[in-house]
Amino acid sequence: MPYPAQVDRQSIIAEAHQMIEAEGVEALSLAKLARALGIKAPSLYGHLRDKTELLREVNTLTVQQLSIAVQGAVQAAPPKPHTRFLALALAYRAFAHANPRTYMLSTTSAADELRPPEEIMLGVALPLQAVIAEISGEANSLPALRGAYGLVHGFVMLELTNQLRRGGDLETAFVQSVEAYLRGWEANRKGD
Amino acid sequence: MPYPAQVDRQSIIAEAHQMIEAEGVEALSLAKLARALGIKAPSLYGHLRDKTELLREVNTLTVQQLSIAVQGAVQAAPPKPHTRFLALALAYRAFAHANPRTYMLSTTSAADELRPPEEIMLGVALPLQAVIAEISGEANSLPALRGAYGLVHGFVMLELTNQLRRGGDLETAFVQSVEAYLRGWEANRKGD
DNA sequence: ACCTGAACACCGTTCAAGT
DNA sequence: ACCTGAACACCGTTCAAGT
Repeated sequence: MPYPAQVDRQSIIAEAHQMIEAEGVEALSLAKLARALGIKAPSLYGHLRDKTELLREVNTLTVQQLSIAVQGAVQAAPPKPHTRFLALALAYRAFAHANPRTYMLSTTSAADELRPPEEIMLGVALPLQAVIAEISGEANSLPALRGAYGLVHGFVMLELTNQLRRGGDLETAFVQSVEAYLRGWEANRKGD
Repeated sequence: MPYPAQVDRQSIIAEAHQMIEAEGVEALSLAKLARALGIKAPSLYGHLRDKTELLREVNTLTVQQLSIAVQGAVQAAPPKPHTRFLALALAYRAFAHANPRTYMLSTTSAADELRPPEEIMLGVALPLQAVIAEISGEANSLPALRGAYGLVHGFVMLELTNQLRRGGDLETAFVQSVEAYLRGWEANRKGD
């Protein structure tokens, strides 16, 4: 007997993403997710292999949205490489602040099976690398990108985990630090 | 009737720390931990309030050890601020690589009740700030520390979560990036 | 004074049965 | 074709009972 589907894979993933952002991963059980979708927990297994696959898909969705945010900023960004990179970094930071729990989840999943596919992650990294190459020079673009990525991601993580509690404006500190980093690579370039 | 204690708080925490480093937090159950200690799960509740307190104590232990590693590097470090900071950053990175799972756990716990007490965390931050102040100038030492902390922590996190997979020597990229960052603050200092 | 067995509510997951 | 109830092994936690 044909039975009309009450949910589909996409809506399950979107609902899980939203619930995680609202209450944290620890609070997400499959029973709770199913209830929010109007079904029972075992029904989820018709759409997804297991909870690991669900979380991987949620992470993929998060990184896709981050990628869109960063690439959107590329359009509006000023032409000068230095200010251009800063604009991308600020867009990245703004996304992380707007989606703290799903951002953290997507980046701190050490297990390989929780990480989104490589191509999705390159959607974030490649726009950044294109700009940084103009600052560091092509030859240094990979290490320069890695440091920049580390700086931006690390600073944001410290903010999101509430580890910067000694006062002062954090956006200013972020901007100053990114600028210092870029200046450092620029200075190095003149040296060769 | 007096009953000789078979475990104490300290040994429980140390065993949990070791098991987490060996197999990850997800794999740590109280029953498993108790078994490794030769007791049963309910007995743990005589020594600890709950699993949250256990994990907070494990994180405290991790950060204490990190603090010792960083402060040990202060002793052996060269006097010149730039190379001195680099030595501390490399000691920090080496610790994280030697203790990847407990390091990640200690820094990514967003929930306040999982974070070690403030004083313990300052044991890591203050030695770094003392050195960075000589580079950025006292006035900028807090934002400069925050960026440096973000860069070091973020780079290491990207390594530990296996997100830097495009080849090339990661230690070299780390050193180059930290040096660029420091050069940037130095250049800025000359400007004022 | 410390440890344990039994019990509880919950978890992810499987599968035969329902529609 | 899709969903569900019942069941399983496991989880953190409580507590009365054991020594």
